Amino acid sequence: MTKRLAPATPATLDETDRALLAALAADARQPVSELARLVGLSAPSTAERVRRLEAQGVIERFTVQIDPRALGFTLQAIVRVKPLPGQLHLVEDVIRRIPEFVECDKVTGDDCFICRLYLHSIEQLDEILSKVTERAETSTAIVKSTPVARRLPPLG
Amino acid sequence: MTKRLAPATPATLDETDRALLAALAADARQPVSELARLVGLSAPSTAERVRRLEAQGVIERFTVQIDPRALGFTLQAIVRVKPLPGQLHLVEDVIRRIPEFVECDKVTGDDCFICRLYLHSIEQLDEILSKVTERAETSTAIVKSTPVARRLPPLG
DNA sequence: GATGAAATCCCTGTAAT
DNA sequence: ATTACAGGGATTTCATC
Repeated sequence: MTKRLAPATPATLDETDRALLAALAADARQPVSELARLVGLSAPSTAERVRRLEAQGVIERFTVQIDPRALGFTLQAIVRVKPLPGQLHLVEDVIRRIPEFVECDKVTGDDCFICRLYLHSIEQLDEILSKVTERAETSTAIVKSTPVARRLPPLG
Repeated sequence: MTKRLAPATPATLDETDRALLAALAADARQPVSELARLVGLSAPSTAERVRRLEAQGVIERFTVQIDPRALGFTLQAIVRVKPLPGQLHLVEDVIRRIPEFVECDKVTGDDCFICRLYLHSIEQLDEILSKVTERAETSTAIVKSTPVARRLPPLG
């Protein structure tokens, strides 16, 4: 499952924690010494804070953001998927197994799943969706631009 | 703008590059020495490859993945936004200015924007959407679970 | 032209204040 | 939380294939 337990009490962050998270969001591979300089603390204290944020579960992981276009994924689509009666679990499995689905949320409402697809071509869209359309109705939107790229929520 | 130019020729990755990206996706703060061990290369060669992937634009940035629940965002919503005539740019600005919108794509089709919201409560949903509903029709879906969390596309 | 090896330098983590 | 110190990692240079 993708669910992890949320802490009973949300973590309370001070100004330094917020600055630290922002710095890590901008460049997660910065040395602790540099992070320390940015937040105005000593290196050991800074390292300790990073560890604490990880232990608290605030930081899930440090990761890399890939540019899909640099890999030849010229197209991005957002697809709403409404499984036919009795096909819900199967549809979920199919989506999970197709790596071009880079993200999928199960949501309330008529459309059960909302997914993001990376594609090399418009032909590939058809090819991939055909594996889903036997078991679900789909509704596709092609991404034209991204006014807000994944960003941190307010940390207040 | 959020647009950056895609390279004319997509980068071609060998097996080592793919392993490297996967390792970085799993933990972007791993020392180069550890990455080198994982991909079976020397540390300098590994560091060089990481630099090349950045220069090629394959790696956009190293970043941190936050658990919104650990910060008290108990709710996640995906909202489709269809601006009223003449309100498109204003709606885009409003969305960009509200930090609880952590992601927003402009798409083809009837609904112009598809956005992701982090929320502390269901009341906050109303509060935030009210800033949009004067200028757009919205359609909200609450995230119940995430079968596929952001993952790398196929690197083949 | 790119990879591996060795030396220097810097960073990280520990312990003590 | 900082400082000092010891250990390990990173980067540069150089030699190699």
